Amino acid sequence: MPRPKREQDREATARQIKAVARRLMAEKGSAGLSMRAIAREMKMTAPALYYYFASMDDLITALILDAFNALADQIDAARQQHTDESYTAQMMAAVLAYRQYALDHPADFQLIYGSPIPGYAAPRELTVPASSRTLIIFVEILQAMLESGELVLDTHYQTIPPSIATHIEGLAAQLDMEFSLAAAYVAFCAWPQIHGVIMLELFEHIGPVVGDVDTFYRAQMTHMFHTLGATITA
Amino acid sequence: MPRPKREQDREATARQIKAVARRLMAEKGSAGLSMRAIAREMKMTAPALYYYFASMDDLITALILDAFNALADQIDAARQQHTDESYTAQMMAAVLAYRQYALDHPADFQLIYGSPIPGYAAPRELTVPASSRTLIIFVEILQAMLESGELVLDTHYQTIPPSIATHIEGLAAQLDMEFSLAAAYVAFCAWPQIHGVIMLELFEHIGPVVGDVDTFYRAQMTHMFHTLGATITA
DNA sequence: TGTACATCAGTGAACGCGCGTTCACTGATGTAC
DNA sequence: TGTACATCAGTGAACGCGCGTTCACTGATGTAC
Repeated sequence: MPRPKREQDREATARQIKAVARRLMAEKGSAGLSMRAIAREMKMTAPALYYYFASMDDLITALILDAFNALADQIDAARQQHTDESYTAQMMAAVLAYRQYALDHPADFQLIYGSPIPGYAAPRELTVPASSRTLIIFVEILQAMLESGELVLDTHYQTIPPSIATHIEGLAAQLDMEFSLAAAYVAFCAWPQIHGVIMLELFEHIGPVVGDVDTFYRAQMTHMFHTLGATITA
Repeated sequence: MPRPKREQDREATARQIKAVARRLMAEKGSAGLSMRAIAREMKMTAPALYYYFASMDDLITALILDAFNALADQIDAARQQHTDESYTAQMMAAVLAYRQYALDHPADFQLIYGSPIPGYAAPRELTVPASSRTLIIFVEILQAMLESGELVLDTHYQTIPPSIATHIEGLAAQLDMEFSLAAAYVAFCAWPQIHGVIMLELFEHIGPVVGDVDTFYRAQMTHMFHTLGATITA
């Protein structure tokens, strides 16, 4: 049985509202978003939007969840494309996809990883699981690299500070997941290195300094794999 | 001859305006800043502020320049405190100071390194030199580490991608500075690693995941020094 | 030292704007019998 | 198949708010003679 037409329209309009919101964010920054501006752009009146989102905060929350999921989807898709290659290749693909998402959707990326929006507080019970997806993918790939022997951790990554180790174990228990301490720790060490370049690139701090950011990012990631202890064949 | 009293008052008030602005930013986010709110807080009328700053954009520019300089000052001061120790110790002190500034002045740090403020565009001829100061300090310390033999670059940091090398040489010529290509490149590779942890910490993405961010940052920086090729004695 | 005048720091009213949200309403769409 | 009714999607006016900036003004402070 096909879903009722009305319900489909409803969802289509909701999607369209979010799309317009994203476009406006891209143009005027995440903090420049407004219900009235969206309505204007959609040739509706502002109150009509309240039929789809109970408040501006609700709309922002929806945008944030979408962004986290789109990022994780894109990274996962990139990894899937390399399943017939080494795990290291998958990791590289994932890491490039992370940056590509940030470059393709700067507004969404800022929304989730940039300065928080002034009056808005995200409901953590929704955002935390969504945001974890990306990190979990990295942990999984690194775990596979470790198990396959593609990655033999450099000695100084082998001793994990105790306070951090216990915290990670707590996380694993809480998420009810099976991942090795080493894989998680090395993922958490890699993440800021990936993220740092991208943040500096997005806000135009690193571009003026290195020039060719594309090459720089690739080089930086290769350095990182080396320093973790991976054997890179490419 | 002492400067006229009026001029001193004038500067004191300007400083006070900036201080209030910083406090408000800390409370409501960089995008939540407003002339009227500052005036209210200072028990003045809003138009009075225009006697000190020609527009809101001018005020923001002043805040940005102050923040860049305060960050560089704090890093430089931290380094100076360790001039009787190794350059590696100076580098560690500098790197810890970078984070400490971000934690102590999150609003200022966001102002310079976070999402840009919607309607505002910084005058690059002012901000670029101010922002460069910090980076130059890192380059200088790393250069000293290289020259003293405290840092012997790991092989894969020794081949610099050509497009980046030429860009860095262009920078050196433009700034009329004498620094080695290797020192600059390794500084630019270190920067995102330093910066990444802090951004993730500031926006509360890494804390939930590693727990003890203090220890994590220290460990991460030690890892970084190791992987660059430094011999760490502490 | 006294006086006339210029500058300065600040006020209060006003302009025109955009904002999130509520409310009572209307016409179209879907549903039950 | 027709009709009565409920729900839905959207409108337009309004509320109360805060914003950056301008303008004409006032009283205090400093300066020149």
